[in-house]
Formats: sequence, C-alpha cells, structure tokens
Amino acid sequence: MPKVVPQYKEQARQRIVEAALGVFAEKGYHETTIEDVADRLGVSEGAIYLYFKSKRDLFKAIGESGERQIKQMIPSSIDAEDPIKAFINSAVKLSEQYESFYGLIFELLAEASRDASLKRIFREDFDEDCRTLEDFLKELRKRNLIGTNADIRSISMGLLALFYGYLISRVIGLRKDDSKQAYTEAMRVMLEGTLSKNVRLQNHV
Amino acid sequence: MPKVVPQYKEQARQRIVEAALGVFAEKGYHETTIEDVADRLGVSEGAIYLYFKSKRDLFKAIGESGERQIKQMIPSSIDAEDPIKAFINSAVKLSEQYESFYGLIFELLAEASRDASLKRIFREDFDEDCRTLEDFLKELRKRNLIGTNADIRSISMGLLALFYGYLISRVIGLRKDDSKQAYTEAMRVMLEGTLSKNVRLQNHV
Amino acid sequence: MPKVVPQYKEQARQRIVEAALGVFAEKGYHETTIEDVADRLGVSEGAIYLYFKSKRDLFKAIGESGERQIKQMIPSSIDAEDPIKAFINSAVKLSEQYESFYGLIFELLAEASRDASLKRIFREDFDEDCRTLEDFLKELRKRNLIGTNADIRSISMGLLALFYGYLISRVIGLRKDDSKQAYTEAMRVMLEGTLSKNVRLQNHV
Amino acid sequence: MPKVVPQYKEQARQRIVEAALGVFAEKGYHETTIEDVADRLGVSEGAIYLYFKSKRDLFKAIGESGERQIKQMIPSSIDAEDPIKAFINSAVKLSEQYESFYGLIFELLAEASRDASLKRIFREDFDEDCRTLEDFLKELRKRNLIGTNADIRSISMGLLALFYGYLISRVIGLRKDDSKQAYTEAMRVMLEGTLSKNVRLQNHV
DNA sequence: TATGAATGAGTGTTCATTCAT
DNA sequence: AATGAATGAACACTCATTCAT
Repeated sequence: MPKVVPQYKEQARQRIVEAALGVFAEKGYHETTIEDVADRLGVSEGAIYLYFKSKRDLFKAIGESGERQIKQMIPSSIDAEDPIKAFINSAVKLSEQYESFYGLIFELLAEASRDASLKRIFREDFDEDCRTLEDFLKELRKRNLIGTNADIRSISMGLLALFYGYLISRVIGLRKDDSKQAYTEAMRVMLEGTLSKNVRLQNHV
Repeated sequence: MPKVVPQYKEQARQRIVEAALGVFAEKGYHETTIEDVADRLGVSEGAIYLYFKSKRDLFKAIGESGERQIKQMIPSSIDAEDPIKAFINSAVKLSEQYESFYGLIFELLAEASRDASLKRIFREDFDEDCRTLEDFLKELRKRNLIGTNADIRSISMGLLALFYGYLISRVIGLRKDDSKQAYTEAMRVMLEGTLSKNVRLQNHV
Repeated sequence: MPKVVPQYKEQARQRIVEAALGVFAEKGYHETTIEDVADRLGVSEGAIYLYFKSKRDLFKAIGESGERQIKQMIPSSIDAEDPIKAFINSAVKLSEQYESFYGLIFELLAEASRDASLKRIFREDFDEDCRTLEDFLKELRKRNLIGTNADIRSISMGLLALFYGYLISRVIGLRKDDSKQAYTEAMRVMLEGTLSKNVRLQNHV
Repeated sequence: MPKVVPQYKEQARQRIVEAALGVFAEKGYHETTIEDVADRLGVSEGAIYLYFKSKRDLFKAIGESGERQIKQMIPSSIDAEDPIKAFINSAVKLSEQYESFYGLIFELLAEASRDASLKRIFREDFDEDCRTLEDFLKELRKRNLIGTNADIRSISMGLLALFYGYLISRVIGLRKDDSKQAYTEAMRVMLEGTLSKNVRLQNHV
C-alpha cells in the first residue's frame, strides 16, 4: 500500500503530474486511462482523485507544470564567446529535450484553443519566455551584436515560432539533423538579420 | 432520406470530409461523435461507415484534404510591385482564414506524432509548401530582392514556422493585431535579412 | 440479438418501464443496476439509454406509468347492493395488488419530496383519484347513504390516506388480516360517519 | 480536533445520529456521504466508524431515535375543554414539525420494506403510538365524547394513517393550508363519527 | 480515541461500430 | 446504398470502508 503523499499535498500532486506527463506523452491524453496513470505510480485510481478533480484537470495541470527552461539557457549563452551561436545551440538542445513530449504539447495547444484557463496558462508562459528573449536581445543589441532597427518583441516571437517550427518538423517526420540544421540557420538569419537590415538601409542610400 | 452518394463515391467522401471538418473544428475530434457528423449532413450514422472504415480514418482524411493554398498565393505575390510585402500580406491573410481550424490543426499534429500515415500526409504537404516557397525565394533572389547567402530551404522552413507561430499565438490568446504585427515583422526580417546578411559580410570586410 | 423495440418507440419505453418496475420493486432503486434492468429484458445496457436518458429518468417514468385503478373500481361498487361495502372491498383488494411495490412507492415519495417534476406527477394522480372519490361520494350522498355535512374533498383525502396507511402498516410488518380489518373498519367509520354526524347534530338539539 | 466522545459512547452515538438526521433529511440518504455527516460534526470520517459499523447502520439508528411525541401530546389534550379539537390541533402541529423530515421518513419506510430489523423498529413505534391513541380514545369514550361502537384500535390506526396522509399530501405538493384543513376535517369525522355511528344506528331503528 | 489518506470495487453512461431490414 | 436500433466494451468517477499513524 504505497502512499501517494509522503507528507505534503503539493509533493503528491507533483508526483502525479510527473507520472501523468510520462503516460500522456507516450499514449496521448485520450488514449491514456486514469488507471494507466495510477499504475505507473503504483497507486489506486481513487488516489488520483484526491489530488485532481478530473482527468481533464490533471491534463491541464501538466500545462502549468512547465519549467521555464528558456530562462535558464540565457545566462550561459550571454557570456559565451559567440553568444548568438551559443544561444542557438542551447535552443536546439532544449527542443531536443522535449522530444518525447511533442505530441502532448500539440494536444495541449488544441485544448487551449477551446479552454480559456489553459489559454491563460500558455499565454503566461509565452509572455515570460518572450520577456526573457527580449532581455537577451537587448543585451545583444547593447553589445552591438544585432541591429537596432527591428522590433525586439517581434524577433522574440519569431524565435519562439522557430522553436515550435522545429517541433512540428519533427512531428511530421523530418530527420533530426535536417530539422536542426534548417532551424539553426533560420535563427541565425533572424538574429543577424536584425543587424544587417540596419546596414542594408545605409547601403541603400 | 438524402443520399450521401448521388453518383460518385469520391464526391460522397468529399461531402463527408467537409461536414466532419466543420464539426471537428467546432467541437474537437474527441468531443465530436459520428452522430454529430451524420446529423450535419442529414445522413444516418451507418452511411458514414460506407465511406470511411472508422472515425479515425475520417479524421485522417481531413488531414489529406488540405488544399495547397500557399501555392496559390505565390503567383499573385511575385508580380506585385513589392513582392515581399505582397507575400507577407497573403501569408497573414491565409493564416487568418484558418481561424476556425486552429484547434483542429494541433489535434492533427498531435495525432501525427503517433501515426506514421498521418505523418506522411503532413510531410508531403510540408514538402510541397517548402518547394513552393523555395521557388518563390529563388525568384526573389534572381531579382536581387533577397541575398544569396542564406540557405533557401532553411528560410522556407523558417517562414512556415512563422505561419504556425501565428496560429499558436492566436490559440493562446494573443490579440489578432498584435500577432499579425509581430509575425509580419518577423517575416520581413527573415526575408530581408537574407539580403542584408550578404551586405553585412561585405561591410565587415 | 433481441430487439427492445418491435416497432414503436413508445412500446419499447413501456416494456422497459415494466421490467424496471419489477426489478426496482424487488431490489429497490438504489440497489438495482441498469444491467439488472437490461438483463431482465434480455437487452444490452446501452439499449436502455436509447429510451431513457438516465437511470433516474427511468425511475421517474415509473411514477408516471401508474394506471388510475381507483377510477376503475368505482363503477362496479356503485351498483352493488351495498356500495360502501363494495367500495371498501375493492379498496382493500387494490391495496393488496400493490403488495410487491410498497417499497418502491415510498422510494418514489421520498424522491418526490426533492423533485418538482415527480411531485407534479404524483400530485396529478392524487388529484385525479380525489376527484374520482369525490364523484363517488356525491353519488352516495345523493342516494342518502352518507350524510351531507362533512366536506366531501376531505373525506376523499381521508380515504386515500387510509389506503396509504394500509401500505405503511404492511411495510412495517403488520399481518395482512389485521391491517385489512383495521383499515376496513376505519373506512367504514369515515364513510358512515359523515352521515351519522348529521344525525348526531340533530340529536344534540 | 474535536472529540466525538467527550465521555460516554452513547452520547457520541447520539450526536452523530443528530448530525446524520440533519444531513440525510436535507439531501436524502443515498445522496449523503459519510463525509457530509463527518463534516457537519467537525469530525473525521473514520470517527463515524468507531460508533457505527456502516452507513446503513447509522441510517437505521435514525429510525430508532424517534421520540414518541404522540405520547406527549395526549396529556395536554385530554384536559382541554374540547379534547377532540385539542388533539387534532396537536396532531397537525406535530405533523408540521416533521416538515423537513418528510423525505427521510419515506426513505426509511422504503428501507423497512426490505429490512426486518427496521421493520421491527417501526413496528414497535407504531404499536406504541397506537396504544397511546387507544388509551386516549378509551378515555374519550369513557367521557362519552365518542361512540362505543367502532373498534378503538382501528380508529387509532386510522388516525395514524391520517398523519401519514398529511405527510404524503405535503410531499406531493399540496399547500399546507389545504392539507391541514382536509386532514383536520377527516380526523374530526373519524373521531366524532364513532359516536354518531352509534347514534345513527339508534336512529335507524 | 481519532485521523484522513488510501483503497478498490462498483456503476452509470457514452459511443464507435455493426447489421438486419 | 442507406438506415438507425442495438450492441458491448470501455472508462471516468464515487465513496463506503480501512488502517497506519
């Protein structure tokens, strides 16, 4: 009779979310039964319902549990010799880490399209990631590594789009190397392009 | 008792796919019942099974039915006064047209992550879109509107990523205007950046 | 693969109600599963839900299905040699017929106390029974078999109460003969009493 | 951590029964969870099981806990100026007091129809109430307020039936005033009728 | 005694799919 | 081809009861 909760309710929830994350990622939300989740934890089905009021609730909790990993990759990039290269490398590495969760992420997005609270959760994450990228870009601009002309928020959103683009390309069966190369290049263009644009304008004159 | 198939099996399939597309978009695949689809068509449930062997099969047929609209937007762009601007405008307009299908698209992607045949369908569409974009970019390059340095396929994939980025931003609740502006800007950077990069390199020397 | 519905939906509902009536009466509403009902009919569980949207709905349909048997017992009583005696005999016989449903009736009443629609159903039956009894009593009064003083509606309700009193006495374990005798006597008092009261008043003077 | 049992087990049981009575009356036995009962007492679920071996057991204990209030209403009636009127008034008042428990009473009766021990409990209460009424009626007869002809036990049972009739009429939605009036009148007929019948017989001669 | 987290059997309900007509 | 009633497997969720603390 294993206990879900050693001591703290929040810990228990976290353990369940982790287990659910695994099973949902493997089989998909709709193909996963509560029993699957419970079994993975070695816990009874009822136990899940002590911490989540419904399967759907648990699903949404997964959306909330995302750690802000983009935030964590900036500091190490910024101090690298070539920060842009370092950033792109981390970005690709991060995307790769999500490998097993690609399907789940799209399920969550599909759900978000019809669920205000999930929308809000994603939105908050998105905004935070954007802010993080914006700060990074500002710093790059300060160091004169990228131009001053393009809107920094747009570039941030563009970079995030390239993340997701990578996921999509992988989900539809592109080979990892091809995807990696293409999105690396696209990121480079987007980042360096902001500088060059400035230059181009001068050139045009 | 309306007949699904007046004469040709393929027409019948097409009618069903269209109805299903509508209902799935509204309610989501898993929340939609076969009865919903049949009702929309004014047809019996059994009739659906004369043309599709399962609900899932019908769902996947939706993935196949996508018309290649990117292909259609290139010709008109290429002859515009400012092809880049024209292209971006069409791209944004296209994204907006999908408005009611955002959720469905992500459901299909989620499904694709676990279904080889759906993967293939998406992959083929993706490749075709990429080729279309590549041709467009080559033409732009020929006309010296973008640089020669960046890999054209990477830029194509980057542009597609920005499409999807727009969808995602909308699905998580960004306002249409904000999304439109940001991705328009990001596309401009990506397109013009390819030129500028070239310039920048010369400049550096 | 037996069909629940030979031809008409209403017949199917009726067959289900009858089966449910039997099982609910035997085991009680809450102890009965939909499977029990389906099994009794030799039908699948799902079939029940083609005709009733929930178990509760089926339960309530039972309340509605009661035939107005009081109505049927009046005509034969009124033409008997001793109508009062004949009526009481029929009443007792009617009560006995319900023998297997006593528990169910109280479950329905309990439910009615918290369910407006069931309340209404019972109320309508009650009113109709009352009207029937009132007509009967008026006829008796016309024939001078009962007095003119007491309120006829009150007597009707009183008689109905004695019906239910019989059920209750049976449910709590009184022997059939004892119950029958007591309520027969009580009915007699209530019926003849209405006359005598009149007399008594004259007497008092 | 309030203690259910400050000192005596029986007190604890009594407190639980009272709480359960309240919740069961409000929501109905089957809709009430043990947690509801525990919450009402500010006690843990487990605590209930220290005093009752099952939910059903607790339910049945409620049946046992009924105080014999009919007994209490007799003495004050018998010495009133018009004992019959006084009795009827008390009876109606008593019925009204049960207002919130009508549903529960029928649930208990339904249960009794399938449970011998509950049957016995109700039966004992019934018998005691009957005896009380019989004593009252004998006293009335002694004082020549009611006739000598009708069987006193039958009249007692009839009066009890009228109590329940009132409950039923209320449960199915009759207005309080209408019910009160009708059953008051019916009781009067039943009580006075016993006298009058006697008179009537003399009259007939 | 008291707690309340955990259990796990139980069940109402749904719905994709079938098939007799 | 078309129907739609019937199927029946599947599953989310509940809650009375237990038991380690």
